[in-house]
Amino acid sequence: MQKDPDIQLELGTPLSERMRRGDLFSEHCPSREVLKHVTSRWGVLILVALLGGMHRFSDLRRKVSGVSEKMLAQTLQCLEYDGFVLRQSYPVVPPHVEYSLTPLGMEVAKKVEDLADWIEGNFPKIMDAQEKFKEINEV
Amino acid sequence: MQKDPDIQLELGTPLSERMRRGDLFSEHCPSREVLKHVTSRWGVLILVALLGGMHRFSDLRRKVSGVSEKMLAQTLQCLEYDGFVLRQSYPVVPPHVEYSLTPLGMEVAKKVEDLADWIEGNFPKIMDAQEKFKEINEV
DNA sequence: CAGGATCCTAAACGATACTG
DNA sequence: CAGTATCGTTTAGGATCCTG
Repeated sequence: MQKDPDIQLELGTPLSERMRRGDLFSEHCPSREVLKHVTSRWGVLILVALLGGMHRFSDLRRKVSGVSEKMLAQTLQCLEYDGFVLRQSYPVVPPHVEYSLTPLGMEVAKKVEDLADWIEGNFPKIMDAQEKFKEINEV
Repeated sequence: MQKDPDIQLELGTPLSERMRRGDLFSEHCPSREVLKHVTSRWGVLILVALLGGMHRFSDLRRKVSGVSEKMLAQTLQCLEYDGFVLRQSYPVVPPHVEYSLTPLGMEVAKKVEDLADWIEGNFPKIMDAQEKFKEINEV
């Protein structure tokens, strides 16, 4: 679902292989792809943003500061492809498209938010550790 | 703590700015860096692997299949820098180095594992969604 | 064994311009 | 407005060789 040559759906991979789940550690585990989408630089932010409810394209662009149009579109497509995001476009002019989380998307998004919150909440501790590390290794 | 020119510690960034947390959405939010380490391709796998207890370098290399020596070393250093991983080296020959999670690391690792487990557990649903998507958009 | 140094490729990413 | 297309840059990542 991606014209960009880099993103491959691994459609060529035989189903038997793609079904071989159960071990994230094994190379070519198909869940790794989904994990990649979800934990990607912008995937995380977009999922958390959408937990706040429906957003239009430009809303997201503004909320997730730093994201380019290209990456926003691309990440949204990955998340839609995985069934996490619902895209509703209204045939009006100028175009009007609404993005929201599917029930499935809500669940992952919450997990992701959980992680993000933990990091933000423990950031002082982390910074302390970083400072210690720098002292010891005199970086 | 990384000689690789790409990984910058942003030491030049004023502390006042680095302390401005509370909003992951804002560009240059310092937590984004930590999030990047944790959610990186190999960071996720390594953290989950270490939940299983102490590992030596080559143990990890074998367990996390597909990781190169370079990336394993680099990711471990990032995680150690953030205070998530403890590195203990014994001055023997041949070298003997043990990696384990710090208490702080245990906490993130659990969050990460939670997410990974969710994805593995819901992978059938996700694949269904993907198939539907392909039908509709005739990919 | 545990990596560091070096070199290189491929993929991710960003900026800009353009379109229905 | 919501993208796509194109292009150029940067970064991630891998392969190989080397060392204490």
